[in-house]
Amino acid sequence: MNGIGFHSHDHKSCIFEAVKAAEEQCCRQGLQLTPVRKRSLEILLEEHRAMRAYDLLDRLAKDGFGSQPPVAYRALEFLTNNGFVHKIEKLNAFIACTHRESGHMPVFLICSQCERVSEIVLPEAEEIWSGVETTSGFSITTALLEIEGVCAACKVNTDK
Amino acid sequence: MNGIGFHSHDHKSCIFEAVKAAEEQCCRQGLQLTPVRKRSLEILLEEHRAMRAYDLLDRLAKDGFGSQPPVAYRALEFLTNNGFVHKIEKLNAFIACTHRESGHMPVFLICSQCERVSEIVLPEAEEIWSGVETTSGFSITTALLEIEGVCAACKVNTDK
DNA sequence: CTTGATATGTTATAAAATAACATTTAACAA
DNA sequence: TTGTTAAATGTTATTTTATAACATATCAAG
Repeated sequence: MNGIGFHSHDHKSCIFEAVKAAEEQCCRQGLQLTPVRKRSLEILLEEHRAMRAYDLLDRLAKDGFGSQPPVAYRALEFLTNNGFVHKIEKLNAFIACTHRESGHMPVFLICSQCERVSEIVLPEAEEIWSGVETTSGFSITTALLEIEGVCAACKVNTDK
Repeated sequence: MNGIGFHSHDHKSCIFEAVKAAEEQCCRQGLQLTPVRKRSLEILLEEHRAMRAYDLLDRLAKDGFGSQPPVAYRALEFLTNNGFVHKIEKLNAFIACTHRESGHMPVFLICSQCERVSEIVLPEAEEIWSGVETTSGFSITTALLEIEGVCAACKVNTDK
């Protein structure tokens, strides 16, 4: 157990489970979790933080994959399109999804001190979205919710 | 009156009022709404859409201001820091604030067909944020909420 | 075995943003 | 008045982020 994210968890098994789940989902949906794509997902899961595309690219290149930008961007496109990875727009960075179970609109807490990003689920938010749809006549396809601030751990540190 | 945004309004007076309000706020807070900054705000208000930094830069250059990227980015930094303009992260674009009255966390509806962006206020959302703070111990400084979809007007058009 | 769709790799370039530094301006103290 | 400082503007150069365009490879279906 270690303190990645904003709370502790068994990181190795979390990676293993997530990759297995991705493989199964791809199998069911006829998607190809090719070597680059799988490795990209693994790297993002291992890092367990928001990674920039070029940092992922470096890692992929070291693992013997192509070394040019499209290699990373294409893998990321596949993974984000299929919900395995999310893009954090505020950081121009990508993070592995940690809430595969829910057909959620993801919400991210971004700590500006430690730069860690935590994905949470807010069922209340879903209600708000549907309220917006009925009152405004706007049909929602995706909702991006990025909350920036200071996480509990960093608050403790700065209080000292 | 015309149909900019997702609903009609008197656009000229809206610009005039917004600039006047910005001048007053700057005066009160000891901020300098210099010529480039004021002109940038005017352009964004006139356009009434999310503009990219380089498009704003072109307009500023034509008006006799500097023609290099920092000119636009610095004006935008001032305007966003002080709440006169918001950045739409999904579009890498900037839009004039249309809800100066509220000390709001802004919410944007982005139509993927007509590319128009509408700023709304969701008081319910504010409650959710404070809920997040108490349950997670995370102190929020800013919340970014960008909703993408199809606006009412475009839905009518595509239904035809 | 060839056709078509998908995926991978490359080079080249576009788009978005910032660093670093010189010059200007205005407020203010000496 | 002059000198000093802080803020703002301007420039060149560079970094960071992302995509276009095209060649090659892989593999299942006809």
